[in-house]
Order: sequence, then structure tokens, then C-alpha cells
Amino acid sequence: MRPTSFDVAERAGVSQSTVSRALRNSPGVNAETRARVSAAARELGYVVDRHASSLRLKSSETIALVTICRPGEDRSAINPFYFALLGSIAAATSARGFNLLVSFQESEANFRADFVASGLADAMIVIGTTSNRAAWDYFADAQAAGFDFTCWGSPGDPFHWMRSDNDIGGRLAAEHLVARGRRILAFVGPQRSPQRQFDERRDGFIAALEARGITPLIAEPPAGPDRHAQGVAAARELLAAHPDIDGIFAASDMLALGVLQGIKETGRSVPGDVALIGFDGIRAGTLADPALTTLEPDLDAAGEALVAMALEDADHSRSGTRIPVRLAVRGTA
Amino acid sequence: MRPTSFDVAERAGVSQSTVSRALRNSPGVNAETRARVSAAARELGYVVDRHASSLRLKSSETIALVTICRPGEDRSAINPFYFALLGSIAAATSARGFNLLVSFQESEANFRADFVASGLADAMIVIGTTSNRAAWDYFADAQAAGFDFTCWGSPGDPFHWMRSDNDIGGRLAAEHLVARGRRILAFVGPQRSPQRQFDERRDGFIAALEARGITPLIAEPPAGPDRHAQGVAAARELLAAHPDIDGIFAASDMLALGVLQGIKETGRSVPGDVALIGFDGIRAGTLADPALTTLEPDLDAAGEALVAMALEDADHSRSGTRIPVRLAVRGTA
DNA sequence: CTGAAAGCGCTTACAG
DNA sequence: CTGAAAGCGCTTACAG
Repeated sequence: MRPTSFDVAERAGVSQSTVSRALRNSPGVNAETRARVSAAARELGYVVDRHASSLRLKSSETIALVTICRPGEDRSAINPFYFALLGSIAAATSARGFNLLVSFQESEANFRADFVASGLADAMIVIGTTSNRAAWDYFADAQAAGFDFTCWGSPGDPFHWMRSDNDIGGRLAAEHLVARGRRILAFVGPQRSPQRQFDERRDGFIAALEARGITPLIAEPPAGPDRHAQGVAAARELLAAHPDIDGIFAASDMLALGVLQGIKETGRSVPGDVALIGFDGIRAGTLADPALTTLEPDLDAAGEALVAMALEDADHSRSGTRIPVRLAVRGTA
Repeated sequence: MRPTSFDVAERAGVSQSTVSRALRNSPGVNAETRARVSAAARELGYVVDRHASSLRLKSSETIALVTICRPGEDRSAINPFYFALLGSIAAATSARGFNLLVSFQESEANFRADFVASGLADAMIVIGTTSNRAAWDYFADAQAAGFDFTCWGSPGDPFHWMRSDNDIGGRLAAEHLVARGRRILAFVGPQRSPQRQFDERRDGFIAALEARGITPLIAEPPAGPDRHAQGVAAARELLAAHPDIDGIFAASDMLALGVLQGIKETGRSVPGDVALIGFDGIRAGTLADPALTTLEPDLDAAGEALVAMALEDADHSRSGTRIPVRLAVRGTA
């Protein structure tokens, strides 16, 4: 049986309350007593029971992170951007001494928003694909029912969200392509996606180009099993219809990686014939040939800001905050 | 204030014990009573407090997953194989109705093995890089001190582990390269790594080739910041010393992706001049140009087996189990 | 500085 | 089938 604080107390020759105080570093415990308690705890292999402790304290010091997946999606096929964001949220969580509970959700079978209500977590963060309509409907209902959380991206209202600075990202992409001498430009991205971030990227791109008298083509990728496949098909279609395109901005890196493959398949060179910029800064972009030029959100800042907003910001005054992005110039543009 | 089972009891006009029984679906509760309790709970937005429940039950229905990182490593740079494995462990965990607590650990500052001892989890799984010597020393000590867990990979003794069927993987790689007419073959992989899996892959590869009278070159990648960089450098060195090599088996996909880049940089074509096979089946391999041929462990099986071993197998009789791998033939071989 | 006691919100053996 | 009560292992107000 696991030892309790009573066992430690007996061994140290003090009361159980003193054990608790000593181990929590409460003020007003004799240094010698504290040392004796610590020694006894160590000898017995005692570890405080977190359930008892959390029950008393009414705080679990843990964050719940929900990642929304595409229905039927293999977990290993989740967009790597979300794994990277998960990693930075984990770092921010751990820096506070908090635990991280993760939950991948995709359908009615496993939708859950009660991590805070059950006391399991002190706050909840929701990230993942906005393409899962049922999931976001579920979370909208949950929020209306009083389950509170903070989102990355999200379809916008009624959620409390945080996003990349997509407008600036789109503008940076436009300016870079123009500076590289490109004039026949296209944006490739979903047009009727609930993911507002795609629209923001597109609109920043368009705005910066129009200021230079350029009107980009806007290409909606054909339906496909995933963003990469959509990108391949989009590049084929686009270059068939407009063979003289010399620069493309794709709404996300996975899409851009597909576009890259699609361009190469037409026999064109990148960036020689067509320059290409993505968005997200995923690791796989650095492995492409040539390496993908992209807009890279500051993920450390994103993780930290999401955790801070979830934990410390009950009125969500940070909602709508933007995470800075930088242009990572690599091989494709 | 969050409602408790006493609030529900009052509203439903029953005792608190009846609320608990009704909500846990205990046998011997009148159907009509159960319905009244459920309704009251719903109306109040009541959710069972997991800390109180776990404290009573002495079980938290959660798995703790520790991922060991390289010291100083950016969380977004973690080998995608481990993120994929995390995803499949999450799926297996969720299929049992369990929660998943994740912890990325890299140095003394955040090493922790007490998730089970504190009651936070019912079992612990450890995955991640074997290159972090300090971490594995820590977990070896923890195990000796009675903290129990199950590992993926691991440096071997004294851990309870589960791995890919690396021997078969190495043999499949050998047979495929030979079937493709390749005769001057090399294995690229760390030679003094605590990661026993690399040695197993190499030895299976060598054994299958020797049966055909071929002796492969064994190349240790030069030191580098990550596996990809090591792969690039290894390919350069290897092809400079042995320009006639026509087939390479790399110990992991990240290494293989580096090797791919290194080969191309020498002006050789893949698979025309040099065929290449990796190991792990990471998503980024499918995005390479050409797509990486690789040995793909059955990750769903791995996640399920790890969770089963951690949870149901106190004597670790499954330790040493092998996860099947299949050859995914894509573009590089 | 330390101890005895109450209480966090459940689950379940016991009694009816 | 249902209720009153004990107890899971802590933390901390209260008293000394």
C-alpha cells in the first residue's frame, strides 16, 4: 500500500498536519522538524496524493488541451502544425508546474468539454482543424452551457480565440513575391472554410498587392482527402488555366507542399518558374526540395499566450490577440 | 459554485447516495428514480468531481505519457515519429475511456516519474529519444525505486519495453534492395547509440545480405544537431569514399530524409543512381521528392499494446513484444 | 511552532 | 430499492 502522510508523521514523530505543512513549505515550520519530515518522506517513498490534495485545494494545477481532428482521421495524420502547437503549450504548461491533459476528439463518440467542470483541469484550451463542423457546433453549445475555454484559430464567434497575425503574414508574402520580381500571382486556399485565418491571410495578401496595382488570382483547391492532395490538384488546375503564373501564396504549409509537388509535376521549376510561399512554419517544409519559404508564427509565444489566457484571464480580455509571424525565407521564394 | 451530488439529491428528492448510484449506473436503482436523478443532474449542469471520485475509487482512469526530448530541443522539433506514437497512444487510451496526461521531459529541471505514485495516473508510458542519457539514467533509478512504467524502444535493460520488429524490418530492406538489382549497399545509422533499435535494424539488414553473399558498408553519421543534418553529412561522406554505392538503408526516416538530400546534392538521382529506404513511416517521408520508401511499424498496434501492457500487465509479461512492420514501397526504392 | 479536528465530494458496506 | 454513515488522504482554520 502507498504510504500516506500519517505514515510519514509516525516515522518522523510529528502530527500529520505538520507533515503536510512541512512538505508544502508552509511558513512557520521549524527547520529541524521540516528536515526530519522530509527525510521520513524520502525513506518511505512518500508522494502527496494529488486527488486528495486537489479535492481540498479545489485546484488541480492542470490544463486540458483538446485537439479537434477530422472525422476518421488517423491520429498520425493530424496536421503537424497542431502537434507543434501542442508541444509549445506543453512547454508553457510545464513552466508553470502544471500538468497537461490531452484529448483528441473527432465525433459525437468522444466529444467532451467537461474537464474543468469535473475538476480535472483548471482551464481548457481547444485547438485543431476548423473543418470539423460537428465538433465546433458541439463546443459552441458547450460554451453556451457555461463550459469555458480558450481557442486557437476557431471559426470566430462565439469563441474566445487567439490567432496568428494573418493579415501581416499575407502582406509579407505579397511584398516578398513582388520584391522577387513576380507579377502574376495567385492565392491558393479554401474560400468557404470556417477557418477565418485562411480568409485573413488572403485578404492581407490581396490588400498589399492592390496597393501595388496587382490583382491576384484566387484559387479554391478542389476537394481532396487532405490539404496536401488538395494542393497538388490546385496547382495542376491553376497552371493549366493560367500558364504564366510566376508566384503563389498558399494558405498553409501542407497545402503549399502539395502545390510544390503539383508545380514540379508540370515540369516547371521552383522558384525559377514559380515562386511559392506557405504559412505555418512546419518542420516538413524545411525538408522539402527546395525548402519551403513560409510565414512562421511564434509558437513559443502562442503556447504561452494561450495558457496565460486560459488560466489568468477569466474575462478573456486577451481574446482576439494576435501572435506575431515572421517570413522564413528558404528555397521556394 | 459548482453543484455537488447533494444539490442534485435535493432537487431530485432523493438521498445523496442514490444520486451517486444512479449516475454510476449501479444495479438496483429504480428506473424511474434514475431518470429523475439524471434530469436533476442535467438541469443543474452537474458533473461528478473526478478528484473526489478518484480518491474514493483509488483509480484515476488516466495514463501518464512521458516523452523524452533532447536537451534544449524546441518542442516543435521533436521527431514526428514520437508525435505519431503519442497520437496512437491517445487513441488507445481514449478507446478505454481513459484520460491521457502528457509530459515532455528533457533535463533535471523537469524529470518526473511520480505520476502513478501521486495517484494522478494508473500507469505510465515512456517514449522518446534514447539519446538523452541523463533522462534514461533518471528513469532507471526511478524504476529501481519502485516507480513502474512501460517504454517504447528504450536502452533495453532494466526497462520493460516494446519495440518494432526491427530485425524483420532490416531483412525486408535488404531483400527489397537486392530485388531492385542493387549490390553495393550501405547501412547508415548511429553505431554507439543506446537506442538498441538501430542495432537491430542494422543486424537484420546485414544478416539477410550475407545470406546472399553481400557485405554492406556500415556508416556512422558524423555528429550533427539533429538526425536530418547527420543524414546529409553521412551521405556526402559515404558517396565520396564509395562513389559506386547503389543502395542505402538508413536507420530512421529523419536520417533517410537527410541522406536523400545529401545524395541529390552530389548530383546523383534517387532511385536511379542510388536507392534509399528509411524506417518509421513518418508523414514527412510521403512529402519528400521522391517519396521515401520506408519500413512502417503498425502504430495503432503499438499504441494499443503499450496501453495494454501498462495497464493490464503488472508483471510485464508482454515486455519484449515486437510490433509488426511493413515495407511501404514509395519512390526512393 | 505544533496538534486535533473539520471538511473537500465522492462511493459503498451496512442496515432497513 | 433507498438512506445514514464511514472513510478515501489531504489542507488549513483554530486553539494552545
